[in-house]
Amino acid sequence: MTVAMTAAPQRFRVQGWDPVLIIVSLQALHYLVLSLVLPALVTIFSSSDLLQYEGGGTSIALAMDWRVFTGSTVSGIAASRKLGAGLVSLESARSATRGWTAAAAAAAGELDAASLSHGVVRVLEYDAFRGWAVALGWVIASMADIFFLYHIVRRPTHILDFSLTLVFVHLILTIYYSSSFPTSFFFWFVVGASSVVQIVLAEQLCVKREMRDGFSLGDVTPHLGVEMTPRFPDLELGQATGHGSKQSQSGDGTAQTCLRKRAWTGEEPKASLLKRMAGPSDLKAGVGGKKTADEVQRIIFEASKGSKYFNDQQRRDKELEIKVNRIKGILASKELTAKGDEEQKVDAILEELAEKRELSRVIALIDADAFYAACHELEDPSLKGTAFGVGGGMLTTASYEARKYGCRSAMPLFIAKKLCPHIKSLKMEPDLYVAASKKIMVTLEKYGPIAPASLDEAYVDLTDYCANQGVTPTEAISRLRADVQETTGLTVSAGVSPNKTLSKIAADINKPDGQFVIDSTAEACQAFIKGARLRKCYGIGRVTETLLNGLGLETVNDIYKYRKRLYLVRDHLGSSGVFRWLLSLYLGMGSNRVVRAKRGDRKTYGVEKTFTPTDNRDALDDILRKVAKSLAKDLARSEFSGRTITLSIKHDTYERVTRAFTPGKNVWIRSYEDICRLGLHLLRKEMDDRAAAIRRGEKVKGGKGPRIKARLLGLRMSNLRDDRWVKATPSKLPDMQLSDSDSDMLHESDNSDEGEGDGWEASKRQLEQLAKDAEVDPLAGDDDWDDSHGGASGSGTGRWMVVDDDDEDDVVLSGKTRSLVSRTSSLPLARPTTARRTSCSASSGSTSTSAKHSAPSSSAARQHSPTDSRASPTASTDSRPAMKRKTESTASSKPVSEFTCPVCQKTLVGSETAMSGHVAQHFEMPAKKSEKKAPTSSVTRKGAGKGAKKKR
DNA sequence: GCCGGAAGGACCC
DNA sequence: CTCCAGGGTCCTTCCTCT
Repeated sequence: MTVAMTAAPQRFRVQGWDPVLIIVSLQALHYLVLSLVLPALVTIFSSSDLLQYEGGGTSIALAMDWRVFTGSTVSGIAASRKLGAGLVSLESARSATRGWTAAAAAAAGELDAASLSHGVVRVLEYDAFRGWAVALGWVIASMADIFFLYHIVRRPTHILDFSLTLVFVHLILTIYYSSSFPTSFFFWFVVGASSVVQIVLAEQLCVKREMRDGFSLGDVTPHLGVEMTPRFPDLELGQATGHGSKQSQSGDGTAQTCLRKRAWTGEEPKASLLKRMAGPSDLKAGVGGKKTADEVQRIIFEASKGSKYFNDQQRRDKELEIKVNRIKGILASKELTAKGDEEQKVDAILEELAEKRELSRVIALIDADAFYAACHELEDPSLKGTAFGVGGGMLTTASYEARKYGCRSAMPLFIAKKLCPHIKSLKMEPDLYVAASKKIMVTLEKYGPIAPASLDEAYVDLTDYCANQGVTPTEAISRLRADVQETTGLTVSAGVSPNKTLSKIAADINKPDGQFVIDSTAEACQAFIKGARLRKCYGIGRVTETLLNGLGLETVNDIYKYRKRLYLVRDHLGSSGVFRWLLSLYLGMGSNRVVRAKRGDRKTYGVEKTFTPTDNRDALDDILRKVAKSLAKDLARSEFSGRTITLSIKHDTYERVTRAFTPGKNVWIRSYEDICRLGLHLLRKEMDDRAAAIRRGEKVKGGKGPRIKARLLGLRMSNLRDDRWVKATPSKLPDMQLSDSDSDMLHESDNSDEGEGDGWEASKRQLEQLAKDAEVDPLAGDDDWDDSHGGASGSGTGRWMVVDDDDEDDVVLSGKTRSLVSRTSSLPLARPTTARRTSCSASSGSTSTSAKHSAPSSSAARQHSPTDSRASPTASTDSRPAMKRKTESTASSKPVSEFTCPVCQKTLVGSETAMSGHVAQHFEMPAKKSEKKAPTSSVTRKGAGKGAKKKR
C-alpha cells in the first residue's frame, strides 16, 4: 500500500468537487475490498461445512449482515421472506437468534431438506471463528479506505466527514439488509474502532501531504466577498463548490450531527485571518485609542485584501486551521481512551517541577520604550508628541502618538498611512540606536550582571545590588530607571521578578515608563502569571497560541484548567518539551541566569534583500551579487568564515525556499568571489531544478511559471569559524586553512587540557539537553527556552549588536571556553566515502571544527588524521597533494587560478572554493541506507530529567 | 545510535 | 502610483535520483 501510495501520481486534483460522487465511490470501493477479502478470510477461518450451506464464502451476507459479527450465522425475518413456508416454520422453531443464513443459501440454490436440517444442527454449534474473520475483513477494508480517502478526498478537513458517512451508510444498508438494528457490541466496537483509526491515519497522511506539496488552493475562490459578514455561524449555503471550514467543535457527537453541523460558508473571512492580517503585534490594540481595535483590524484588512501578501496569509491561515483541526481530532480520539487519571499525573509533574522553583534572585528586564522612536526624539525634540514611524516601507517602530491610531512596528508604511494619514516616516539611523544602546547598557551594568537581549532590551541581575545597598527590588529598579533616564534621556520600562520569564511579561504591564515588581514568593509568581494571556509569554507566537486556543486555552491559568487535554495531546504540541514547558509556565517558573552573549556565540551571518518582484535572470543575478558583497563585507568586518552557504528565495507568492551548500568539511568560505560564485550557483541550480520539476509535473513553490519570480534574495553563512581565533593560533594559512601544522597544534593542545574541557562541556551540553523539558539545569538552574532567550538570541539585531563587534581578544579567549555543539568523543572511523570526499576536498588536517567555540576539538583532529591515512589510496594520494599545492599558491597569490580536477581531468578556472566544490561533486554521498527511527524522546528526556533533578 | 546536511517552521525584536 | 523587512536562534524531519 505504501508503495502504491508513493508511486501514485500526484496530479489528481479535486476539480469538480462532488461529495455525492465521492461518497458513492468510497462506498463502492469499500465493499469491493470487503468482497475480495472476506471470502478468503472466511474460507480460511470458518468451518467450510457451514459455509457451504450459507452460499459459501462469497455470500453477500458476509458483508452486509451485521449479525455475522456475532459469530453465529442467523437469519431472521430477512431470510424467512425469501424462503419457502416450510423453512420458515423450521426457522421459527429455532430461537430467533440462532440458525443460519438461509437467504444466501437459497440464493445459491443448492438446498435440500436433508442438508438443511443437517446444517441447522451444525450451526447450532456456533462458529466461533466466523465473527473474528468477518471483523478482520472489516478492519482490512477500513484500512484500505485510508488509501482511498487519501487519494480521493485529499483534504484533511473532510476526511472525518467522509469516513463517518461511509459508516453511516453502511449502517443504513445493514439495517435494511438484515431488517434489524445492530445490537452486537462486537459489531459496534469493530466498526467504531476501525473508523477512529482510519480517520486519524488518513488525516495525518493528508496533512502530511499538504504540508509537503504545499496547498492547492486552486479550488478556493481567490476573492473574498466584500461584505463578508463574519457572523453567520451555522448557515447552510447548500454545499455547492464552496470550501467548508470546520465549524463543529470536537465533541459534537454522532455522525449525523457532524455531517449536519458542517457549514459550507467558504466565503467568510475568518476571525483568525482578520487577526493574522493585523500583524504580529496586535495585542492590546487599544493604547490610548483614537481608533478601536476593531476599526484598526478592518482598515488593515481592507488595505490588504486582494494583494499577493493577502493570499499568502490566507494560505497560511488554512494550513494553520488544518493543524488545529488535526490536534482537535487527536484530542477527541484520545479522550475516548482516556483513563481518567491524567489530571493526577499532571499534578504529579507539577509538583515535581515546583520543587525546583528558584526564588533567590532578583531579575529585571529593562525595555526601552519605543526605542528607535525615542532615539529620534532625542535628536529632534520637535518630534515629541507627533505621530511618526521609523523605517521606510516597513515600520520598525511607531511613536506612541502613532500607536494611538493603531500603527505598530512591523507594519508597512502604506497601511500605517491609512490608519494615520499624517504619520511621518523617518529613515533608520542605526548608529544612533547603537550609541544609545551602549549608553543604556553601560548604565545598567552599574546594577549587576547584564544580558542584552537586543538593542533596547536587557536583563539585569539585581540580587547583589539589593543586598549590598540594602534596598528592596522596587527601590532598586526605581533607581535604575531614573538613572537611565538621567544619563540617556530615554525612558525605560521594567519588570522585576525571580526569573526572566516573569520579568519579561511584567515589563509589559506598565509599559511606557513604568515598572512592575513581583514578590519573590511562589504564590506571587503564580498569581501573577495566571491571568496572563498565552500570547504574552515569550515563546508563544501566533501559531502556538492558535493551537492552544483550539484546545480551549486562552490564559496561562487555562494550562491548569485544561491540563488533561494538554496531557492527552502532549506529543503533538510541536517540539518535544512544550508540554512541560507550559506547565512550568503555569507555575511561573523560568530561568534566572543572566549571562552576556559572547562574540563566539554568533551562529550565522546573513543578508537578504527585498525588491520589486522580477523573473529576469540578470536582474536576479545582479541583486544576488550585491547581497553577496554585503555579506562578504560583514564577514570580513567581523572576521568570520563559514562552511555552508544558504541561498534563500522568497517567491512572488511569498513562499520561501532555502537552498544550501557545504563545499567540504574544511573549506572555509569568506571571500566575496566565493560567496558570489556559490550563491549564483545555488540560484542557477534552483532555477534549473525548479524548471525540471515543473516539467515533471510536480508541485513547486512560487506559482506555476517556469521561471523563478522572486521578491527577495538572501545569503546566509553558517557553520562559522572565528578567524580571530584562527589567527591567534599559530597557523600558516589563516585564510584557506589547509595547513597540517594546524592539526598538529590542535591535536597537542586538546589532548592535554582542552580535551578534558571539551568532554566536560560536551557532557554538560547533553545534560542540559536532556534536562530541557524538565526545566532544570543540572548545573546552574536554567532551562531550555529561556536559555535561548537570555543567551544566544541575544545576538538580536544582528550587525548592530553591541556584543558583536569591537570586542577585544580576551572575549575571544573566553569564547572558547564555551563549547557549542556536542562534539562527542572521537568518532574513529568515518565512512569510506566521506573520508574520500573529505580528503579530496582539500582537507588535510583539521582546523575544521568551529574553532570559534572552543575546544579545537579533539575529536575533529582525531577524526581526520586516521581517516586520511586510511583513505582509499587512489583518491587521497592522487588528489590531495595536487589540491593542496594548488590551493596554497592560490591562497597566497590571487583569488582565481587554473586547476585540473584530479578526478575528471577537466581544467577549471576558479577559486579554491569552487575547485573543492567541483571535486567534491564527483563523490556520491554515502550509499548507506539510513533507517530512521523515531525514538520516543519524551521517555528518555523524562528519565534524564528525573535523574538530573535527583542529582540536584 | 549518532552525526550531519538540507529544508522548513516558529519565534523574537 | 508605488502595495508587507531583515536580522537572528532553535527545533524538527527527512535522508538520493531519472
